[in-house]
Amino acid sequence: MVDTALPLRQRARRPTPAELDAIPWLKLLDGPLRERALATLEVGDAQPGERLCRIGRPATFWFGVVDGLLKMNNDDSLGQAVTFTGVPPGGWFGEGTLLKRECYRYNIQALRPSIVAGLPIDSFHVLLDGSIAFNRFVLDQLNERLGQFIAARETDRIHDPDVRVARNLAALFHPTLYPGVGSWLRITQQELGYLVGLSRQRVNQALHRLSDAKLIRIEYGGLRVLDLQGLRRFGT
DNA sequence: TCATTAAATTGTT
DNA sequence: AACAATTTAATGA
Repeated sequence: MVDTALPLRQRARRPTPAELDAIPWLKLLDGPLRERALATLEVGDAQPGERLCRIGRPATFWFGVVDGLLKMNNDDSLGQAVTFTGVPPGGWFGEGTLLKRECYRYNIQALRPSIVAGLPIDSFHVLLDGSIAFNRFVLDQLNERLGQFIAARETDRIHDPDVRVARNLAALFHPTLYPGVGSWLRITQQELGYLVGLSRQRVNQALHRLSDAKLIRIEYGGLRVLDLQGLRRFGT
């Protein structure tokens, strides 16, 4: 397993226009603040299994997913590994840690080859200080994530694998947290298995149940959500 | 552009 | 876990 303490520093690129387009909050900025963001944004590639940040490291970046899929989990060196959530394109995380200027409290690792953007902590605070719209974005982000974690606590108590898959999928399609995810989510059944904590076979079985219920459509290399509300309610 | 091959992903036991 | 079937991606004419 590759451990890169400062992945974006070492292999940083300038973001391409297409990559910038995948950063939702950039559209909220203009003038000098936008210039500041553009000047300090970095992007880098992450390979599957690669850790972007680890528990205990000083928080230096606000991270966002441009393409690919990441997962957020606790430390697996002691006890059971618990995946908190997956982070699809358009998702940004670490703002709570940056606000308090603390160390990361979770690991982030890539589930498949991904493109990750990073905004340095200094720029993050400059944007917070100067832009109401940016504050609003971060506030919504925090609020929605809080709700998601509360929902995740309930989901973890559920032992029915079909329901767990449905709830996790609904979380991945969250429109506020992950505006980059359309109705089409590119995730393999293997990746979903890692995320939910089930075998690929069981995920396959669950997906077919959800497909039979007309909630999703299974496609090669991913799936399409037909009924997000139905996914949230599935099994209740 | 098309045919062939390799790789990835899904479906099933 | 293993295997077959299917889809996509890569290659070269």
